Amino acid sequence: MNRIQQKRETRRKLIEAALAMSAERGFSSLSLREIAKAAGIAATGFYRHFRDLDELGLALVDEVAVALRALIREARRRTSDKGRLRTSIETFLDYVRESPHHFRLLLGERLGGSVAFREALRAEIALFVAELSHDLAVQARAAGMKAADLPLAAEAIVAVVFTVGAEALDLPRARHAALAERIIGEVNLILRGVGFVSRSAARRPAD
Amino acid sequence: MNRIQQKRETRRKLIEAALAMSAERGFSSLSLREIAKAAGIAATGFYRHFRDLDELGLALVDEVAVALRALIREARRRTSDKGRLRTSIETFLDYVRESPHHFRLLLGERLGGSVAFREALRAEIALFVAELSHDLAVQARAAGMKAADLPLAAEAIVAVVFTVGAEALDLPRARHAALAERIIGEVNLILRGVGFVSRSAARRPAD
DNA sequence: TGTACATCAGTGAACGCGCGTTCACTGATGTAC
DNA sequence: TGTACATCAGTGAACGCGCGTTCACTGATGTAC
Repeated sequence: MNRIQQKRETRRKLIEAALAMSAERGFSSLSLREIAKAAGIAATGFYRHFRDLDELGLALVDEVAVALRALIREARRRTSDKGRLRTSIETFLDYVRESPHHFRLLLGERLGGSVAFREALRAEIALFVAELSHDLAVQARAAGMKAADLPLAAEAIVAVVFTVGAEALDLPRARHAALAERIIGEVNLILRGVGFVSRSAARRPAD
Repeated sequence: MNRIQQKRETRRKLIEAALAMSAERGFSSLSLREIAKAAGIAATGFYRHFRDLDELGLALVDEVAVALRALIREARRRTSDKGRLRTSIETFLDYVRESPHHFRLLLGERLGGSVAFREALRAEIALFVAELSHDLAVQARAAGMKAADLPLAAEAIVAVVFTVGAEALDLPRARHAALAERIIGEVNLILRGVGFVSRSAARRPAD
């Protein structure tokens, strides 16, 4: 293995270690020395990769940003007979399940970290909202609806999905399905509020 | 001043200092020594009030819990001609503005802190949701509506209010009014989704 | 291909510092008579 | 009311420890010829 690959791999280990540990206790409580130790190098080796902990922090945000964009693509790709909403939310919960470290960082440091940290994470979430808003607009146009409130709806949906989805982190897997139903129910409320008549609404007794 | 009052006052200073500092950088990054220093006592004096930092943390959560309950009462008391929704959201934003430390703790440590910390905060939020759900049910019954989804709606509303409200923390006051409008718009979407026809909906061009 | 030199990722000792915690203490407040 | 004693909130020295950072270093990998 050449030197460049080797270095890249060590950098990877630092990032993975920091991600795993910050999911446990929050990034701001980590020390350079323990991250280096967890990555299997001497503390001083850290400086070959990052100027300081803040720079590592931004690399973590970048990590999450890339994963989120991949998530959006993935949700688009998966077209199933269950309907877009259900599919998207299941994709999202898969992500939360498979990358709990990413998700915890995204949610936990949105308020906790430094200003740069917070801004970077907010920008990613805003991108998410914009994507969703666009998708809703496309669907609304196809259905011949007026839809002035779609950006609001998109923001509300992301708030709900993130907030309720966050509970998945502390819940056993067996209860994730019920969580997904709750999210779907709440997102449906919002969609109905903005004028969409959801398919799954047919299942509900009331209304 | 007698000894009991004096001790209570020092305890107060410790709590206020910890609250202010945890709003800046997150509770988990605070040290016992700096909190004691900020409260104006020697580090060792800390132990006269709390067994350790975790115990102080729980006292902070308690602080926030009391304030939240007062907030609910206050929102109930204020009945204005603007309508319940607008009044409640303005009351909430007043709280965020006036007690940013409380609110930041409530949101920031919901994922960041220890397990005990997280559970205590979640319990407070659940109380909030239950209260709101109850209020919605009363209103729905008065209007003769069926309303099976009210708990979902309450959860979604709290998610939106907290998530969007959190942005107020990093925004200048001049932009809080616009934020309030966004929250009101999103909450209205949810209410409309569950079957309420909101008064302020009349102002909207679409629909 | 072989040799001589350059690069640089990772090392380990050392530094001064703030940490949490212990301990015996001080002295103002509180209590008993 | 005055005196003698008890209480206990807050002190300051001391401890061992992990921190971030510096520095000169090692030795494997890479490059030039």
